[in-house]
Amino acid sequence: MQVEKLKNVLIFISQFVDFEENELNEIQRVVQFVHLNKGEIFIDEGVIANDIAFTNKGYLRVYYHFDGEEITRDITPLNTFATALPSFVSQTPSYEIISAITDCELITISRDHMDYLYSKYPKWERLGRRITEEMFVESQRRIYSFITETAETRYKKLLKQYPEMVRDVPLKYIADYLGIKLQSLSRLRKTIDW
Amino acid sequence: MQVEKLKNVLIFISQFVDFEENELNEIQRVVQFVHLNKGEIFIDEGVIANDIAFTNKGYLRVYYHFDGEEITRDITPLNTFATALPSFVSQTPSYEIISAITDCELITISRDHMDYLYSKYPKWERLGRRITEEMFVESQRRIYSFITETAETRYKKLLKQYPEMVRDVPLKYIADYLGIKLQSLSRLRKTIDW
DNA sequence: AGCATTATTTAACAAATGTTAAGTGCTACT
DNA sequence: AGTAGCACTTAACATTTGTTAAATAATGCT
Repeated sequence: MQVEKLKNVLIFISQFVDFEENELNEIQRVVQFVHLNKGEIFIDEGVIANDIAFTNKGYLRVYYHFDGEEITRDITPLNTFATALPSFVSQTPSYEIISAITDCELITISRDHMDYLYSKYPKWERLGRRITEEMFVESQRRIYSFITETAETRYKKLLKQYPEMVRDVPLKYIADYLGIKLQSLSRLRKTIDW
Repeated sequence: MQVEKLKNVLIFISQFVDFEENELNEIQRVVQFVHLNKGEIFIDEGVIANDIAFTNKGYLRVYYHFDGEEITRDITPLNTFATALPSFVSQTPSYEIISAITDCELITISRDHMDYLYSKYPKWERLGRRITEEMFVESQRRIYSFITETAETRYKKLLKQYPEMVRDVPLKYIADYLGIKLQSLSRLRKTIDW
């Protein structure tokens, strides 16, 4: 049906595995196109994460409640997969919340469909493993950055890697992502104008 | 052969998938038992990571060179899998180094054997995916801790979760793991005696 | 346009962590 | 036993980040 809309996700997937025509058709049958308005929630606290999303457009944030405040742990770049993984894999209520920072277009697959694809296509299992590996490696990179870099360096690198993200996402979320307070980020921004 | 030595890894694996007798036999055929003395290197900088290790005994650390210094990103608890994943998955020279903090007994599997098992047993692929998922979730937990917790809280939690690790591993590595300097950890330890 | 809400900045002071430079104590080796 | 090298601590001072409390700027709504 809406093959054009699947372009990005297919490009992404093809980094990891090559699917046959019929396998691609099967993927098209199970995906859903979801539009979220800014502020809408994709996965809510206390709910079992039933879908995994590919961000075709817009930014999601992953956060949870801590001391009565919202702490943003992650902002998903364009063209990546996102879900509340602890909930999704163990099918327990999610403590993480995922919501739309900007208007979003998502391509989602349900857990049931994932399981079906996992069982039917070893390749799909491989895809899941490869994507998770990449997410893990990226996550390790971030841990390195917390250990070795100052907040300023982390900010500069984020700015360099995802300039549009920094432009489109409120600074309070960026600050959380960097592990500092909004005011500290603001102060730090003053000293680096380019 | 040395079934007893495989006990822990088999227990670990059985959390994720159930293997048949013949599949378990196959695993036994491909694993190697490796002993590392304190300080010995498992995966060196510039070398392509060819093995993945399960830590049957002892602690490994994952570190890399940064500004001429060694920065420890990870200390592997007992009974977990470890490798220089970026190198292992992409078969490129590793910037990460893995070495033995204490004398270690490892159970290793080569990349070739992994690929063989991945191709032959969809279950193995699933195991790989499930383990990677868990590693990713754990990694995300750590990012949360960098964002929301003070170094003191991180230290207390580590102490609670892995008391033997904190006892057996030099504080300089613990400090790195926590993302602070050795001296800061030392100062912080003074204020919390229990 | 006017108003409310949210986003961002600013500043003064406090707290946490880093830096530098010592020190002490422990361990291993010969 | 002596010594070299770690492991860990201590302390003074520097830097970074947090906290609190404002002010200003931008945005969206009616």
